[in-house]
Amino acid sequence: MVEKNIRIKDIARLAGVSVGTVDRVLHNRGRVSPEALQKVTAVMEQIDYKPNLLARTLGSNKNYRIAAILPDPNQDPYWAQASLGITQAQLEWAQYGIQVELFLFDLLDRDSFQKTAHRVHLARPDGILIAPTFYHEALPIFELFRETDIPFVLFNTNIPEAQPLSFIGQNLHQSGRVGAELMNLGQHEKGTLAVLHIDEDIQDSVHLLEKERGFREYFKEKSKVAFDIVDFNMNPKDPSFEDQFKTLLDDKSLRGLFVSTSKGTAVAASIVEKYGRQDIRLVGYDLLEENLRYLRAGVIDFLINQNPKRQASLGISHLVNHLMFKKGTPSTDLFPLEVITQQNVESYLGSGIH
Amino acid sequence: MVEKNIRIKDIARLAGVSVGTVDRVLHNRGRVSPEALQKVTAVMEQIDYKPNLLARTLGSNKNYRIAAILPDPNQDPYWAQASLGITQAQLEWAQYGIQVELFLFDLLDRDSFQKTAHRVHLARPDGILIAPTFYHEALPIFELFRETDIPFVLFNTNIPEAQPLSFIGQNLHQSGRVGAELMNLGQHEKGTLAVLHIDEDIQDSVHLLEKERGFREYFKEKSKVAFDIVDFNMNPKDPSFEDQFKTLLDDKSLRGLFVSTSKGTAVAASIVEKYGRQDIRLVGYDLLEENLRYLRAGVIDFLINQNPKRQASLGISHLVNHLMFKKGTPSTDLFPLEVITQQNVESYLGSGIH
DNA sequence: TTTTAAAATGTGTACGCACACATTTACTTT
DNA sequence: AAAGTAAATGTGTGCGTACACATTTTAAAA
Repeated sequence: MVEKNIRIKDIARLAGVSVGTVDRVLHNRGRVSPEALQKVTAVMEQIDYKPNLLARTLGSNKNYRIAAILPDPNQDPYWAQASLGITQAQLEWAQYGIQVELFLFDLLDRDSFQKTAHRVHLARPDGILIAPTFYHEALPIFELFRETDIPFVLFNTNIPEAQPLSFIGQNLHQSGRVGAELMNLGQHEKGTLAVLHIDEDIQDSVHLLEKERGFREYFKEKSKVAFDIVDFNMNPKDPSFEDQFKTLLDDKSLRGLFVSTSKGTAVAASIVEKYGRQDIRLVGYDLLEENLRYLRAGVIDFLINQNPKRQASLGISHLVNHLMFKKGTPSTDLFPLEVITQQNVESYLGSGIH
Repeated sequence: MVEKNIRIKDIARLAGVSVGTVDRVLHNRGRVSPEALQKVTAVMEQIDYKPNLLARTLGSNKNYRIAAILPDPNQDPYWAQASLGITQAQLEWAQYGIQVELFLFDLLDRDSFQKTAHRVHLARPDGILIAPTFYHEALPIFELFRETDIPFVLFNTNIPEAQPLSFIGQNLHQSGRVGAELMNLGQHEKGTLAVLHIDEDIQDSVHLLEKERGFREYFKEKSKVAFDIVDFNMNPKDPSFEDQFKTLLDDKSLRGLFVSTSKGTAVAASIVEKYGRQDIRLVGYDLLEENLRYLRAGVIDFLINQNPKRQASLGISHLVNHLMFKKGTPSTDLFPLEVITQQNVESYLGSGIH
């Protein structure tokens, strides 16, 4: 009735060799005669052997250490969410003897990034999850990882030259297009659309440019309304910040604001609320507490969810799959571009899994 | 450095008893003296014992059989997707000795539902995943399952009285509200909105009513535009179906169509495309192949993703967690109400995981 | 006290695999 | 032909848990 799973022992019996030989064949450990190899391979072709991952893991009995490198969660709620994903992964894998250690660097400090990465490298973990926000500093780091054969997974920021085990994140260009689509929806009067760069640090620039490119491209291709799309660089620490913003909002032809960072979204929303121009469309990023409040209040119209928490926890899972279960991992895992509105936001918050 | 995980053996040593006794305490098997119980409990309070799930599962070495009861995939692409989720789960869990068997019933036949459920019950599986589309017929079935202590998980359709291990699905009322929001977005001229019931069978009615209620509620609460919301019941098998539909589309005041089933969405889209009224908003459900085509072509404006595939596969996972890993499962797992547009649709299709 | 039964506790094996190590085989070299 | 060496193959143990079963302890009955 219930057909038993095939074990190594069964293969050995069928092939007329010992389990040791089968093991060597399965793992290409060498030290197998051509004849034995042939016999085992023949059996393997006949039957569908699926190794028992539980037994495999239990048998090898290794304690893996995984290092996660990301910006300090205290500096930015976006990274705080990512850090929650790491915590979640820690709990999930602790009982399998997998240690996940967090290494933080200063979001604004290239040097700190570099130092942290080197520190991790010296600790020689079995796998690394890293958010390589500083492009130029990251390249030599990857070189190090590769030299010492430490598998690493990128998340949030893609650097194709890095040749990582896998990249987890979103298609930023397409993300910009989604932002544009949400901005364009139902707009019928021509006017100005502002793309805001709020409190952006150098390392965001690649991110931002990609999104912005997508945003503009969409309007070139799709929109029936002729919009002026203008860029604004603003720094909340600048004393004139609010005045600048107010001038922008006073423009009666302003139709919408697109902010491509999660933190920037919250800042923009606070000013828009303060000066009460709720008629203009505001499209931003991520389910930060603050953003949720503004979304519910109708200040923010749409959020695009980047899901840093799940990006982080899935990154660890990929490393575990690679190290422990010897499973293949997808080379890129692009997250869906989730559109969050007033009406569906609660459904996203309810479940921790999705 | 790497602190080793605590094993049963360690607890036994610390408590001064044997592993057998610890095992009996851990699993409340009885046959333990009050003193021994006390000693073990004392140790357990001190340390944080996390059983090794791998070893537990390997050790118990049980072959579980799980039955999945759902409508025939050939009758409806929605259920075809759900069935894909089952197939995926079959592959995922096969190597752990878990057998997932599919039991299909006729989507239109209450009797078939009942018979299939009874057949499953006679087979006495260790767990059951069921889409209880027929409310009245389902109640006595659940009674049977409970009597024989077979844990069961509901998906797609919720029946709170069933007291299942867990329910997986969406909040239909809120789903209707999301549909309404998408319908309302950027509409500025008053007119008619049609709620279409296409090819609906009796068992969809609860589903539909919930969504429709949410849909209407939203407009009552939120919309600034005064819409007439009208219901239409149509059957594609009816010879006059297309004429009826055409009459509807000829109404120049028609602003939008809301179709609450996945199959109905495809049918509606085909007619809308044929008669070329692409100016009206079309909001429907699910990423069926056909719907995707119409979405990309701009006939469908928004799809709400119910993700039947993931609902099904997660349902099996919950049962496995319960049976095999003795892990707790959430009593309800409400899926996010995913909004799919032309611009983000590809990002949803790319990854199989999400 | 001895017998008997029940309760409590301990021991051993299996789960399927990995891996170290022992043993056997095949082939050179002297 | 004997010895030596490397390659090939087999055996055994451990991973942490579950569970059956053997053994010991305790308490009651004869």
